[in-house]
Amino acid sequence: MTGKDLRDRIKEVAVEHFNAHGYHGTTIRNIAGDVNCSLPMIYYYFNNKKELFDEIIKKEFFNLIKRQASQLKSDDIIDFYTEFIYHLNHLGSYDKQVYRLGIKVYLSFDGDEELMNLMDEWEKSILPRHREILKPYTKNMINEKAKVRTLVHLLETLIINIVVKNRYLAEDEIREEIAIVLQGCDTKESD
Amino acid sequence: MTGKDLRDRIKEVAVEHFNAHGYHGTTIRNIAGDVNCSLPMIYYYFNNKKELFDEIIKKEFFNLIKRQASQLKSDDIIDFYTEFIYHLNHLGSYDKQVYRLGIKVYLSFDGDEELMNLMDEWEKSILPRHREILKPYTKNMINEKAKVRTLVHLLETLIINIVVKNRYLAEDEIREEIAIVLQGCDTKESD
DNA sequence: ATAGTATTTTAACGAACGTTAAATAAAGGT
DNA sequence: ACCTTTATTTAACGTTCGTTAAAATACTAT
Repeated sequence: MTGKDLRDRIKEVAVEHFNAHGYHGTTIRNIAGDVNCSLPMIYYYFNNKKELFDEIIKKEFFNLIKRQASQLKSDDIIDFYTEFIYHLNHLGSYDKQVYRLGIKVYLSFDGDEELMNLMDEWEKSILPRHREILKPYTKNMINEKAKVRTLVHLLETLIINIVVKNRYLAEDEIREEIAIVLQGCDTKESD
Repeated sequence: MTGKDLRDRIKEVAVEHFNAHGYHGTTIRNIAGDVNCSLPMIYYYFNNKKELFDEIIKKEFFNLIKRQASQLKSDDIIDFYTEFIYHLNHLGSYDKQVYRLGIKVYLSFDGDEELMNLMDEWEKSILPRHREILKPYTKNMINEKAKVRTLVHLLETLIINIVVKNRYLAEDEIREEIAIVLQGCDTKESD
């Protein structure tokens, strides 16, 4: 196992442990044990426990979010959001755990103030982004703002169900729920 | 401070600490420090750390849930759910933190397998209960199941926003979102 | 006053924690 | 072959953790 490989392997195992036992419940010794390396190797590649945790959130989680956001294309808005949620079912185990850990920090169930501030900033961008996406489909709607808000709220629960509670949500179920919230909108872009 | 008072005070402080730092991040010494009693007093009233945590979930959380569920009456279904969510804003600090801790366990972000099983059982009762509540209003609807599911999902996010993220949600905002999901239902019970 | 019970504290136990110093081994270029 | 840099380990440090034994104090009924 060459240098960078071991570094990645440590991060991989760390994600599992932070996920299963939280920041304080995770010990460097247990990580080293599962990686099958000696304890100070963790300190060879990471300055300390906190920086290992931080890197997972700052790099892995936010990369995952960006990757995921720039992936989809569909001109039917219900299809768009259905795929957006449905494909979470098939995320790899590592990505899913990184996502789960991010949500844990997002809900301020773990991590420190610095990470929380990052999450707050990110959260502020969510509603405007979806308003922009939905703009062509919500023309002339009186309750456009509430609709977008409700959709974002629904998406959040669906994400939590798949990623945090580790449930499988069928595509039709997802589509049904999104359609209920989006009913009254145009489904295809109008010009 | 008489006996039972101190016991309650310990539990109160414990709720704060478990909430702020999680199970593993909380230390008996810190709790005793904030309670202003000596460390072994915690062990005089509770067998150990785990039983202190367990009692908070098993007694305080589930009592709160029951109390909350048996409180509301309204013949307009949108009013009913709006009040149900809105009044969470005004929960006392202790109740809110107990609720938050319960959700943390519910999402398996804390606690052990035994508590998770309790939460799973409780979760299974949620959907049927709301189907029962909504029955008079969803007669003859083809997508009744999906509607109830969507509503429950929306409620979950609203609860998380108020209780976990500690946001204040205005009554109109809540009503708007519930109305969007429930549109198409009768709002008053039909006979 | 006294005996007995309930409450509270001081002091300490062993274990596990995050972290580091120092030594060793492996790899690569010259 | 030798030197330099990189990778890895052994062993230990000081601290904090959950927990308990034993002693001290306060309360209550006789």
